[in-house]
Amino acid sequence: MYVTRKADYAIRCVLYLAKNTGRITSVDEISNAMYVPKSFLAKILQCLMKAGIVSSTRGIKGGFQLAKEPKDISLLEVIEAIQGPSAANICAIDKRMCSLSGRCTVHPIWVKIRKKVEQELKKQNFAKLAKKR
Amino acid sequence: MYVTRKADYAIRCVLYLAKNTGRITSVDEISNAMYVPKSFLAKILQCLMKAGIVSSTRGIKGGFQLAKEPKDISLLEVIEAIQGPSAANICAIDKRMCSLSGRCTVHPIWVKIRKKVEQELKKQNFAKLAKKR
DNA sequence: TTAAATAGGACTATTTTGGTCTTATTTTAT
DNA sequence: ATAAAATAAGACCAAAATAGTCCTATTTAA
Ligand code: SF4
Ligand code: SF4
Repeated sequence: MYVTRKADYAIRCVLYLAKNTGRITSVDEISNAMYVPKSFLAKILQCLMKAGIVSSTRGIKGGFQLAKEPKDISLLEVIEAIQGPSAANICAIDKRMCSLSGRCTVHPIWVKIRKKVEQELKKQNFAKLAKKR
Repeated sequence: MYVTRKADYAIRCVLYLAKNTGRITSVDEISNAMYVPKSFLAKILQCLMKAGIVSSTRGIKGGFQLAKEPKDISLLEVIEAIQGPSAANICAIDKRMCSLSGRCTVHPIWVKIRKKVEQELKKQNFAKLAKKR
């Protein structure tokens, strides 16, 4: 589970939108508020669109909004929208990634850790995160 | 916390040595047994030397041994010997890595996750891992 | 003295990361 | 109608990290 800059930016972005619900927010505004390079953020928002996390409005006065309630968006969901599934070791994503996984005594540890981390990340939603200060 | 191939190989290697204590084991033997490219493994063993996890004997009939008892070598220790400190997000390694960390509501989550994962990895020692089947 | 082993450093190819840029399209306001 | 401001989509790129290899030197047992 390594969170790339891209995923971290996505989290910042969703967090900003969660703090500004009920209106349309432009890439430019998010970019400035959350210190994310604008054109990179535009790409990131396209990923979040595909994942159904945000919705967009085109044209002048256009921008983005959350597609769901903040409380229904988890940290895990946003990370996976950007990076796909991840884990501390490849065999915890898919045991077929390592031919040794069948007899490896370390393998179950990675699976267990993955489970625990994902549990924690699923618990964290953006209503919670936006409220905290 | 992403375990690279290099660190995974290191773990395999230490595990093999833990299963074969009391004698000197060559790179070639470990390489064949654990499916690690030989010349890469040689490099990895140099890292493990620096970290004080293994000791070497040069010359013909030379090779490697664990420098400590298997029960005193943790998974975390081996991973850090290869990769240095790691975490799910950069700010959990060093909060100065992100200028937002002071006011970021997500930051504490990464710190908490890191703590939990490292706790788990510290609990796992190579006596335990070598015994398991 | 030779063969087999580690020590160490230089080197390299590929993949991933972290972006940018350009062109097209949409929509509102004048 | 048209200009301005916004997203959409894809091509492109540089730098860093990853996953190694290779070569030379040194050590040491037989
Ligand atoms: S932990 Fe075991 S199964 Fe997982 S990648 Fe490493 S060797 Fe393979
Ligand atoms: S979680 Fe917050 S502090 Fe950590 S890197 Fe992301 S923005 Fe920075």
